Amino acid sequence: MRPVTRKEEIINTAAKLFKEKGFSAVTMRDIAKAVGIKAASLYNHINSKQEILSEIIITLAEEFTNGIETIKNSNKNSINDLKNIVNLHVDISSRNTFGMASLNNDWMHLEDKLDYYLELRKNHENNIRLIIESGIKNNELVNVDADLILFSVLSTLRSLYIWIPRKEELNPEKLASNLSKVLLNGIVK
Amino acid sequence: MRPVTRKEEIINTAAKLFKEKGFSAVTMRDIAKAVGIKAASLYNHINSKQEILSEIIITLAEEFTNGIETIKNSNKNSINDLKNIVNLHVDISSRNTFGMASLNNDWMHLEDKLDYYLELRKNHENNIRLIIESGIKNNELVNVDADLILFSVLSTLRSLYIWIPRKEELNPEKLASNLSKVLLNGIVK
DNA sequence: ATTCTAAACTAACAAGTGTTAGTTTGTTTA
DNA sequence: TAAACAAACTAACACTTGTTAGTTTAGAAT
Repeated sequence: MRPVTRKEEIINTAAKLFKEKGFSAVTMRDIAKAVGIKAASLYNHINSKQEILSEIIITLAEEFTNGIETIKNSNKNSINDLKNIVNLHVDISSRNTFGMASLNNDWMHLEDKLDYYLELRKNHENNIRLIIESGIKNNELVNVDADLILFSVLSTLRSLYIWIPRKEELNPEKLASNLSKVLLNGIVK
Repeated sequence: MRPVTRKEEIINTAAKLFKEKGFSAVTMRDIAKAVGIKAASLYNHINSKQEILSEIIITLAEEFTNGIETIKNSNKNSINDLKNIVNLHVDISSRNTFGMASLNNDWMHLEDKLDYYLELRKNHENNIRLIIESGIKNNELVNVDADLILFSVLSTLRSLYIWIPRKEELNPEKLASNLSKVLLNGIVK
């Protein structure tokens, strides 16, 4: 996450502020001050406030798309696929706790890239739903409405960015494995 | 949720807009237009934009506090308590899908009421954690880090406001019962 | 030494922000 | 009928917003 260009530094700083207050409540002057320059100087590196948001969100959304594609092509059983989906979300979220806040809460402020983002998100959800449905069909998963399972699992995975920073002692691998256990097998003994 | 006073109508309308774009991106002129009056006229009914947000969030937070208090005093086993917690969240969320968005995403823009809100939220989380910990101690729940279980369950419950409007056919009771099943017993057959 | 370039700066803009003051309107109460 | 009131209005305010234009600075390349 260490920035190598000034542009990356601006985007990372912005993402941090966006997580704290949301995209709309953060001004270009806020971002500039956090970087240590004047607002107008930001425009030597980025084209607009919008562009910062797009870079944050679309980069992450495409990372999810790539990850889910790999899982789809691995052709294991549905339970293994779901474990890999948990791994994917834990991995990306733990490396991007700031950006994930924008992806979850500020996607509606994407303008040019809104439709593209919505398409990526829809595809992601559909891919997971298909895995769940095949799991139900193969008797690997309980016969509950696939959408309900999708909702339950994905809600937890989408909130990881909030919880990971609170438990710094836990490493991502351990978290992913425990989380898989809880999501797949439940919590009743 | 049908408004009986003009003030309630304004708050409900605002909550709807806040869900779509977030508190900071909604202007008083947006709210006024949606109500059908001019921005200045809003101030005959409310004192500030802040006050609208506070009313939305604090009302809901106190409703959760009351609900969890009832559950605490019911003195059943931890599994029954958890089912009641699911019921509580489904009930409040399905009756307030707009306001729950503000509670989840715009609480940081509370000013005067921020500390109070944070206290209510902390107490809510602590109460659920205690129930989970007692369940682990009594061998009713699996021996996984209580915080991880808390996180997993609460993430799903906090996202209900997003999903409920998508599945209008499902009634709250059925949803709560299926959700309890998935959260408590998992999804693996 | 000179030119080029990246990246900072100051100053300003037009538009939009929450909010206040004072006024008008139409309905209810005395 | 007159007075009171709730709730709308117009007009304006001081401030903040994202962004542009033009300038300065300092290091790298020629």
